[in-house]
Amino acid sequence: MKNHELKEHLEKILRYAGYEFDRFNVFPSMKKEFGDFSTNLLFKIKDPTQTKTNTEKIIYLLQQDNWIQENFEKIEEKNSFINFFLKENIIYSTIPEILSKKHEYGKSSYGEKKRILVEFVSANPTGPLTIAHGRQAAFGEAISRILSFSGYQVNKEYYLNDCGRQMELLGISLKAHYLQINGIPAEIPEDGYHGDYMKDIAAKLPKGCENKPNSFFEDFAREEILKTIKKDLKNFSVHFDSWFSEKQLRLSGKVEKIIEKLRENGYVYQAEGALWFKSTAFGDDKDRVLVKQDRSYTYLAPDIAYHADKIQRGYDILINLWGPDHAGYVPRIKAAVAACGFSPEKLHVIIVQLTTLFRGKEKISMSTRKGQFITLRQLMDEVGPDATKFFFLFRKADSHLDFDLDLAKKRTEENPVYYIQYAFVRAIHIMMFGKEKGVSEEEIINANFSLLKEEQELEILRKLKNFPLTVEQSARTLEVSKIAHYLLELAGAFHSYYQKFRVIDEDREISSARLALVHCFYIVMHNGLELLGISKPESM
RNA sequence: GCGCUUGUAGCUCAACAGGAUAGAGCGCUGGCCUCCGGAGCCAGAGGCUGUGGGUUCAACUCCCACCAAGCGCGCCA
Repeated sequence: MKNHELKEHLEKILRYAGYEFDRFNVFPSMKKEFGDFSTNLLFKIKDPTQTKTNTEKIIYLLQQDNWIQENFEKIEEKNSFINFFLKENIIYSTIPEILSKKHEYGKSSYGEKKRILVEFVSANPTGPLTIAHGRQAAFGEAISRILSFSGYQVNKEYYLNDCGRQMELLGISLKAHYLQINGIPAEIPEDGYHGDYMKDIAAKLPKGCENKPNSFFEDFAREEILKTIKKDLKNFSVHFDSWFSEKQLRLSGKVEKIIEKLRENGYVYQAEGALWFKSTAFGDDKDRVLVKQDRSYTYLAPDIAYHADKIQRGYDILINLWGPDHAGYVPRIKAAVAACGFSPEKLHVIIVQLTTLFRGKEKISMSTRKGQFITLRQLMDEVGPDATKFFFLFRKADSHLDFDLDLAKKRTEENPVYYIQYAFVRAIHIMMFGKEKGVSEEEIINANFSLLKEEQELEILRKLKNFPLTVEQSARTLEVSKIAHYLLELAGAFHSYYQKFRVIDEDREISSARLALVHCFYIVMHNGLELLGISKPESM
């Protein structure tokens, strides 16, 4: 049973009895003495008298309901909350549910098959992915998996800014590097790309490219860097369904078309030799230039076309993950979506805050251009992909993250991710041990679950029951960290249980029931780790 | 100066649409290995939720002001 199921019933009962009420909550009880579910509905009943008799009347009303009687053994009022205590057989029904749904447990139709496009990373192919990209990558991949699990149709897309000034500069920089390593004097532009990776790329070029045009070097650099980016993403278990090229977009004529559309809608005007978008009509601070005096586009123009294109491709919801340096950009792109005649509500921009790296107390400052930065690659090599991912996902997206490299390295063994994975491994070993002892799957499925009466067992059961709710909350709020915290708690409950009780013992019946619980734990852990994109080791 | 984000235990973070006594991990102190893997468990210490007001039966959560940190405020991307 889920809490909104109970909530709907409560609403029905109250409405039928003629009560008026504000929106109330039904939530899993925070303590076992408060039962399985609690609600604050007594606070929300519109009753000017607020009498004790009224409370008693409502409790009585609920107690008389058939459905309530079927599912709950007790309802009580405490501190003006109403607590619901599930019947035993309902509590234990979670086990066969998990065992039969397996990797589908937690899946829902919450998203009603709506189509979502999640756009993230979208780093310029001018250098390796940084840790900022890494956090976005981890987040984008995980939120996509969660949304997909929650009944949305999700597509993950990388928007490739493969043209414009920065790409030109990249070509010029590579050429200079190339000339230098071939003993020809050349200067790398000050605002060009100076990183060591540029030297590596230059070294890959064949002899005799001295006289090739800048565009040749630009293409070569882009392809090489893209290769690296794709490889890093793959090693980080991040996968994109589509790569959308800005260059192709420009060639398609869609930019001109969208500007034409804006013109038709009356939101562009000519001034000071440039073409402006009237974004203030939709709440932006000032109007924005679309076409510069030199007739070239600003970044905004193709970006508007890109967003319009996404919506025209039939997506109901667009989710963009951006860095905080783009936060100020949100109002104008929302304005653009609105000006094109679409609902700006369709666009959700999640700002993924920066990660500040420390080595001990020392802050590591970074700059892409100077080639002075810690890459995602380095972080994965130093800390490991799973630990890196977990650090990123454990924190809410809009919170700043301080990441101490020394600490993460030094305490690798005590990192929460290992705590979680260790619990998972333990479950696998117990299951294997059970097999060795000849406990069949049959016995496990048909075990007498009501033998699980220990406090720790019920605690694990309660948590397992809440997994679907946690997933749904995560999908609703677009917060991945909830899953990470849930898994940590669940792992804790399991470790604690393991320490105190033997799963496989002389008593065959209890062993089977406990093995069923371990199986359920294993399944939920598996599903949770899968959602986060963290590996599921069988041994450590 | 203006805007956005953040501020919770020594450190890294929770607190599920405003709900009951603010919780975990690390670190610290003290215990636990005849037994399914001790990368674990148990117990303890540790808090004026940045500060000051306000709204509410109820505020970490909402509103206002202030303080601190980060990021923006280009015809850059």
